[in-house]
Amino acid sequence: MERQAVRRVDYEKELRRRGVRITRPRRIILGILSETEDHPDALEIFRRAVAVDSSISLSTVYRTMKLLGDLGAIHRHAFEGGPSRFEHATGDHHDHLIDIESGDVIEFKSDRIEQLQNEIALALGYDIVHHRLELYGRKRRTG
Amino acid sequence: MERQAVRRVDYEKELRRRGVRITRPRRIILGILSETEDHPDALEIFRRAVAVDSSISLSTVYRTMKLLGDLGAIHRHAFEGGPSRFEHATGDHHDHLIDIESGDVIEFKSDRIEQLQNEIALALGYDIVHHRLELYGRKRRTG
DNA sequence: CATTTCTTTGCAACTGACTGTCATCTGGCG
DNA sequence: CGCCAGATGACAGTCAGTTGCAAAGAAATG
Repeated sequence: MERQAVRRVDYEKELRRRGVRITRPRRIILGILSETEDHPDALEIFRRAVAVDSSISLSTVYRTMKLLGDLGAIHRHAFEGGPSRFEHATGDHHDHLIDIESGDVIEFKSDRIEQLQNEIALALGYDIVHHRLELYGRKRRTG
Repeated sequence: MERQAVRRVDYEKELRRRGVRITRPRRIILGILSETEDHPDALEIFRRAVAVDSSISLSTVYRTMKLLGDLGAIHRHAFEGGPSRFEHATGDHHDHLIDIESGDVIEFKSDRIEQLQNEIALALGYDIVHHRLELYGRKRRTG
């Protein structure tokens, strides 16, 4: 918790350095993002923000997510059949496995797959700008 | 062209066998899908359908795409930042590379990647129901 | 064929997830 | 502190798709 508070402050300082005004709604949203380990959507972030300050509007949440996304401070994921979900951008890239029963998201990373993707793009005459790899599955029942 | 016509008729017979009524709008939409090699969206299919019969409505296109998708006769792809795009379902699975400049879609297949995905899911205790792998890139300039 | 039954259609109204407009408010520099 | 460009809340608009409904049309049956 102490850690998270420190991380949030750093987050703010970095954004301020990049010319972003740290307003009350933004500070609250940044706090929510830095303290969560899940992948909430805009409405969920709005609900959590309203619990801190009831005057925050949903538009501001959407606007802030767009701003932070453009700055690369967060990542937006449009998983199948639902609204965009967000996570704060950490240094390392990863892909996602989505539990189709609970909606839970598990992060994973495969250098082998990344490498194969590059080989495929190369063979097709393309440079990859970014990619999307999502596995949709259900928990195996070990009965 | 002869081939395509034959394929379309088979398509209809198979759907009829599965209890789907072959109406005039559906026949036209099936014709469009079986004759195209690209990945049109609903509006584009609607435009092509209207050229054949101006009384067809966009709702019917959406409803038909939903029906055919549920039956597995077509595949729906929600590529980034655009409406769903469709292709008729052929036997073999493939993934997509999207040209971010033109929107063109190139299909590719990698058994190695599929296998790695399964290994990852296995390690995480999941069974993959389906996945989404999309590479977004731009043509390499061979200058 | 004609009849009947049940489905599908076109249209228009509606929805969810955003995005844009605008009058008011406010961070943060000077 | 005072100023003011940029941010906010309220709300209208957009986009892609869905839904309710009366009329039209498949196809099973007589």
